[in-house]
Parts: sequence; structure tokens; C-alpha cells
Amino acid sequence: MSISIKSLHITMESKMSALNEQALEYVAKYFKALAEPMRLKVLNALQDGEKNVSQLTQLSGGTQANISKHLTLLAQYNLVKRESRGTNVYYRIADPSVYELCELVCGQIGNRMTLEEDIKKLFITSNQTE
Amino acid sequence: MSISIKSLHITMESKMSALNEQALEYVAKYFKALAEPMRLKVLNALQDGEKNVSQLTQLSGGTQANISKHLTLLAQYNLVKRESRGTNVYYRIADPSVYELCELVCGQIGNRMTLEEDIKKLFITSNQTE
DNA sequence: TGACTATATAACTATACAGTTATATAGTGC
DNA sequence: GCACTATATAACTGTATAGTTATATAGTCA
Repeated sequence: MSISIKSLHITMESKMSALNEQALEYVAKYFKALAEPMRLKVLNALQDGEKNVSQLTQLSGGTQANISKHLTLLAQYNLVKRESRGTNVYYRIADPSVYELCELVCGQIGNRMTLEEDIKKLFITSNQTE
Repeated sequence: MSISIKSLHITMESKMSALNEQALEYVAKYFKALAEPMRLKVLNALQDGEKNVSQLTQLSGGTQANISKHLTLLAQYNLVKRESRGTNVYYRIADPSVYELCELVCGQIGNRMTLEEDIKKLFITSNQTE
């Protein structure tokens, strides 16, 4: 978990070429699981530890049915882990690499925003907005 | 570019919480751009350097119109850079972090596949398949 | 100029899926 | 058993978009 990005990149190139048609579809579906604002919001809400469906529903501002559907999908892709205790069901981030993924994306977007100053505001830190 | 994944993760957590509604949508769209098998195939084909639309059309097995559409989209998200020379238009990977993204995803899927042996075959290296 | 090639785009179809509403399932405590 | 709460799911609607076909645009060369 402490290998450098540079070596990761090299590892990547060899792995990437090894991906066949079916694997590409699999990878694409995985990205698709992360390609929904509401799901990102849910993952975001899970950063500081597990939460049950009710909590996530409230935090995300979605409906219970909708959040439940998203959680089911996230669990299918092993992005979150599910654990029922009593009548509640608790979800937690399954793998910290989810955050690494988001970091890379946010980093890229951050760089791009230096060229588009008006969108840069999107990344005002929570401290500044409070 | 040589900071460790561990520190990236920490950086990530602070950044992630700073993302507001609009930024989440932006990140989601970015993931969506990567969530198509054909686009991944095109990016894959660009790994060993720039190629024009005809070459990419042939390599990907898609139609010219379809590949052109995908390339336009990839360029919009700054995943590829466009450069026309004569009647040809050459595309190249805009940013190596695209590969880092894929590495993280492929790594995750790789781990998951140790649990699902039947899907593991998907990752047979190209040497083995030839 | 016109013929030829490469790329982009417009218009269309079919499919996938996010979100909604209503209902089912399952656990708890009486 | 019943009432209550939490979560999941079924059925539906609307929207977004991948892929197709046909056409437009633009560069090259005679």
C-alpha cells in the first residue's frame, strides 16, 4: 500500500494490455458503479465510519427506497460491506482504494480547474464555506 | 508523482469531504466517461502512443462514426488530446493518471477474483492467449 | 475547379437505469 | 399472536446515451 504512483503506472501498463474484452466490460461496470452523484454522496457519508440505511437516507437527502437500491448496487460491486444488526443494516466502505480512486479523479479535475477558474469554486474547502 | 498511496489516501479524505453537490456531479461524469468498454478499449489502444481515427477504428473493431463520437467525448473530459495533421486527426492519452485510475480498478478486481476463480480467467495475459 | 480521403455530426432506435410509489419482508417487543 | 420499525423490492416512468445510417465538413492533390 505504499508503492509509488510511478511504479503503479508501470504495473498498470502491463496489466492493461492483458485485459480482454470481457475484462474491459467488467472494469467499465466498476467505473459505472462510481459514476453516480448519489452513490458518491453515500460513499462520502461513509468516510467516517459505518452507518445504517436510515442515517444514510437522511445524510444523502434521498428517499429510503432509492438509497437502498444504491447500497445494494454498491455492495454487489464490493464497494461497501453490509452487516445487519437487529432491524438495522449497517454499511461501511469495503476498501480504502475507493478513496484512492476518487483522489486521482479529484486531482485530475483539480488540475483542469486551474484552466477553468469559474469551476474552481467547486473545490472550496468545507472550512471556507462554513 | 512519487508520493505514496498511503499519503494519497489521507489527502483524499480531506478533499473528498470538501466536495459539494456540483463537484460530486462533476466527478460522477468523469467516472462515467471511463465507464464504457469501447472507450476503455480506445484508451488501451492509445497506450503505445498516438493514433489517428482510422487506426483506432480498426483496432477497436467499431464503426468510424462511433469511435469518432467516443473520441470527442474523451477529448471533452481531457482524457485524450486531439491534434489534426493533414486530413488525419491524431489522438493521444492526455494524462498518465488515467492509467493509475485503471490500475486501482484492475487491482481491486484482481483481488476480488481470487474469491471468484471462474472469473479469474479473464485476466490471462496476452502471452498466454496467443 | 473537381475527385478523393478522413473525420465529424445529425437523426434515429433501442436499451439501461435513476428515481418514485406502493408493497413485501424481517426483526423486535408486547 | 399483533403492532411497530427498518430495509428491500416490484412495477412503473422518464431520461440519457451507445450504436447505426446517412450526410456534412474539411484537407489534399490532380
